[in-house]
Amino acid sequence: MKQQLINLITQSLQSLALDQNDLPKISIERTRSKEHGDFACNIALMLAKPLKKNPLEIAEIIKNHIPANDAIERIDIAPPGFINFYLAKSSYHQLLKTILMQQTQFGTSTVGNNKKVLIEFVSANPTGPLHVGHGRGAAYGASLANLLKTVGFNVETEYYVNDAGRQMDILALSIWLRYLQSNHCLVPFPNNAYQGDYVRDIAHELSEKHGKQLMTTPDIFPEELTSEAATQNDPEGTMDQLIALAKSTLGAENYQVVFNAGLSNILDDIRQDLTEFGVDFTHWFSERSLTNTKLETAIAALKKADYLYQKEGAWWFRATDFGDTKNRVVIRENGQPTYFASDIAYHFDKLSRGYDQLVNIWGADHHGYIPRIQAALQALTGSSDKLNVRLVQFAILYRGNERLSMSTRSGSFVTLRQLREEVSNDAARFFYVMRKPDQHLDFDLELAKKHTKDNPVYYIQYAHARIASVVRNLATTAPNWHWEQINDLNVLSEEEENSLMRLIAKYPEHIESAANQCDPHIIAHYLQELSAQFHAYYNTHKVLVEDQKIRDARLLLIMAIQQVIANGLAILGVSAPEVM
RNA sequence: GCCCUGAUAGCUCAGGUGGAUAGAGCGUCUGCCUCCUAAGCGGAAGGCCGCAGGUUCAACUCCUGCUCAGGGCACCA
Repeated sequence: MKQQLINLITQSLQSLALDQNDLPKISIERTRSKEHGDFACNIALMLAKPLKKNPLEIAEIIKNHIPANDAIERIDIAPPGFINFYLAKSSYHQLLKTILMQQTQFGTSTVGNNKKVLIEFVSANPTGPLHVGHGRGAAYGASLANLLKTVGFNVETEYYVNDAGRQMDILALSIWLRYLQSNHCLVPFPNNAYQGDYVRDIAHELSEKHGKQLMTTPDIFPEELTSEAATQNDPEGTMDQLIALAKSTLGAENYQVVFNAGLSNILDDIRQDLTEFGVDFTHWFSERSLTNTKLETAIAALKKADYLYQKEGAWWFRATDFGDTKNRVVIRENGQPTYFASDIAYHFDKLSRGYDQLVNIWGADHHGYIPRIQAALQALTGSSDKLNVRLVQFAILYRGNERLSMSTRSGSFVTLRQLREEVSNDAARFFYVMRKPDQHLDFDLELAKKHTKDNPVYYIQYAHARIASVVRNLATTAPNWHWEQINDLNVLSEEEENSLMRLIAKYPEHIESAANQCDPHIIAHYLQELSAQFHAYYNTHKVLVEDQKIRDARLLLIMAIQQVIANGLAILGVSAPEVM
């Protein structure tokens, strides 16, 4: 429609005999208020200066030269010089039938051009269950994936499993210590080991499977590793020594037994949790699968292009060449690669898989890391727009006035599973994405559970269910009724009806801009507005009236609304119930 | 010190790549169920869009400076 209007104006502009250089870009916008028609054009305002004429006069000339068109009912000029277009009713009537015909396809487009996009998100360390902070990334990533698919991208999703680092060793140690404790070997449990009950569960399972195979005696733990003083003076150093002790006591094979028990147990739990939450991944990429070869290949690529140099025994990446604040170590003095190095290798691997665009969704606490990873990608690809990093701010959970804290190690966190069970998947998915991601989110558990209009999820779902109910009622009096038989929609003349048709006509535009900005919350807000208008309409005008013409036209309208709500909710990962 | 993100109604937040009179919800006050789901609707009150400049026909929106709030600045992962 916009393009059509632009064409009409372009034709009209020829009458002004303009110098090509004066010709600004023609932009057509939706009007904010219906008193200004459906679309507005500011071209006359832009031309006022070069033409040295009153914008109102210019607008008048343009208006008079616009060719007649069936889709346009009327054109108005408004001060200070806007040209307002009013669409013909018939184009809206046609839209209702289009929506019912296209069903779930309404709102989809091909602007993504089938480009391959990889969205990496959640990627939480497999050292414990997902907590509510991860939930926001999960909900946002899944909705963004749906959104980009809707506008025609070829989307894949990926979870990067950090199964190689020190945190995993701490987990293995924690499990082993719990195992020893449950087998009456009295060893102390450090404060900075993983405290959660799930560690005990995994240890218990280990006992059942492997009996006493992993046992030892308390006397192998030297005093300096177990005393209060030692753990307080250098807690992290003590942990490292305990890990070394575990490795040497258990031997490589048995250590792997403990390690793998932790990893597979927790990863299974995370997988199941996310699946139940409606969040699916195309790939689960293991950090350990980044072999030395892959790492060396990536490092070699950088070395070859002279982006690495040696200083103080370590290898440094020239990140400042690409706008980072300082250069970064990739290979330590001791020859070990840094985490940054394996991240480079990981992204090098992503690139080799042929994606047109990479999207990473990270917690806001990682933002300082962005310049260096962008720098690395720029060094590897020569382009700076291959990777798009979206930051997600923390979600702060409230129960009444109590602010709930989260910390995986202390074990006092609220898990995503607990949250889902308490407020339902639908409410959780909606609440997580109703705020834009770079805004702090206050997640109110009490509100999410309310079954009133205060709760936006139920408000929207209720609109959908109400429409479904009307359609069910119709079936009792007119079982053979079908929308395709309805052709006369001219009886839709109420103010609320016009307004609703205008609103659903905007749905595809909202989808497109939400996708452009990677902002699913736009859809959440749109659905709230649409639902509000529907509820108001429902209360003032009865649908199933005596007059069949009016009844049929109104049915078509509300069924179209129902379809739009269903489509929007699907993108957000929220169900659209028929009955509530 | 440097960097990022915010600052809009009493509260929580929307306000495409500048447009016409800045919008919702909650809360407050107050009406509506012999009628398709009251998990709903209507009405009222509530604003110097953090402050000060600048660009523009036009600034909540863009630029600069400042104030305040949260976060980040490792040869940790």
